[in-house]
Amino acid sequence: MKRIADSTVRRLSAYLRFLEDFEARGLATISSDELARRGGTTSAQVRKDLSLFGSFGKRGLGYAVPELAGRLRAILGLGRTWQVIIVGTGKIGAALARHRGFQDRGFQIVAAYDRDPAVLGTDLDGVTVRDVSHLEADVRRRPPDIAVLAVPEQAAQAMADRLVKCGVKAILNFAPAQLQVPADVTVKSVNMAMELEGLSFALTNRD
Amino acid sequence: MKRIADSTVRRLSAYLRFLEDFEARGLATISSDELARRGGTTSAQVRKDLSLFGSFGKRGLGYAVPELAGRLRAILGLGRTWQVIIVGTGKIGAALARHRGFQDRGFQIVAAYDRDPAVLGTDLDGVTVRDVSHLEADVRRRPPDIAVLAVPEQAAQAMADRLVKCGVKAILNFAPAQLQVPADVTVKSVNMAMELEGLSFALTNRD
DNA sequence: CTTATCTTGTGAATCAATTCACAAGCCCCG
DNA sequence: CGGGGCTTGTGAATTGATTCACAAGATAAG
Repeated sequence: MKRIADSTVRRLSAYLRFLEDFEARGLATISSDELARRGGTTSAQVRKDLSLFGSFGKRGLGYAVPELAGRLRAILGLGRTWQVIIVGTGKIGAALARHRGFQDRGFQIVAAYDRDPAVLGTDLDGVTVRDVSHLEADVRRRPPDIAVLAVPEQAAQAMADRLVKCGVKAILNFAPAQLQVPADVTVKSVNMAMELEGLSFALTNRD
Repeated sequence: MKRIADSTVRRLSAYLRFLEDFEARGLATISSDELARRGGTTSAQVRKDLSLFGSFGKRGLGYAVPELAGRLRAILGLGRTWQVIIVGTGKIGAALARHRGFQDRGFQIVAAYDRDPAVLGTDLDGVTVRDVSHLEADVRRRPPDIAVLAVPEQAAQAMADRLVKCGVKAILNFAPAQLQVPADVTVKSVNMAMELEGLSFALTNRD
């Protein structure tokens, strides 16, 4: 398949969210124009994005809401559940583990690890925090699809290396660090510090 | 000033982080090539990014680490402290309020709001959770620079409207929603759901 | 002082993403 | 069943970002 840009995938994800909203409100069809308005983009962009995967609309009418939602779920791989482990159960990691809404979209948290003896054994909504020394054995026995990395900055790269070494192919990184991983491993980073600095820049450099 | 792309600002933010690391290790100069390797980009990219703001390097030698770090701090607006309020003190909001590392980079949390009577009055590392009905009056009296929006998805747009109405010009949004705001308000979104779906897509569509 | 070696800063070229613009398809109404 | 009003899907054009490639400045050594 042709390489799909990251920005495209993000938009697809947004479209799906809007469609679910429209679906809940009982609308049967939607035009690229409405989808665009909701997503802060243009109708041409919406159509171009969708056309990368097929022709889902009806000319003169728009897109059937439930059908398009289904197509997008299939494209994004949301038709199944993904097993997720959380590494690092500090403030952020623990908040994530408890976060409803991952579960709801098919991301099932199956294990959580930390290094601090004080938190081992803590229950995070059904998942017990285990010592990170068990990580490799656990992962080899029941390989998770995705690892959420929520350890301190200084530990992030070393932990990423451990995850890669035992076969993890997808990492969601919350540490403000640029992780180096092999090409067959996908990393997405959520970097609050970077976003805040983006705001700081915008506030500083307004005309 | 010429419009600076979002992706550029993110890279500048990353470069600064690397420079701080190099500074701590006592290195005096650094080349665009090393900076690039660390940031997963190219040396031409690094030089292009920096050249948008001036000529900070020495040919044949590279960049003086402390000087460039200072320049980047100035460009990003990190030479001052920014007053931040947190709206919504659920799991994520509370974790953010307690998060060291914002404070450390000059983002000072001055207030936190919630709607749930059960959490009002709670202390989050020195900040007391107030009822969100006080928001407008508080903001008008002591306008914050940035508002962190960590309320549930359904409440996000309405709360963004309230923030905009009382003059907030920068919002860091944690709700998985595309906020509609006037052009003079800057919004950055941290969207974990979207990143997870990006991983799901990558895992689903590998060759 | 001259030469060899680096590394910057930047136009030009390339590559990628977005927008334009319009033929083609579909629905509805008379 | 034909015409008017919409909206898609998509090549072509445009805009934007990244990479190339090299002249020019800096240092160090002889």
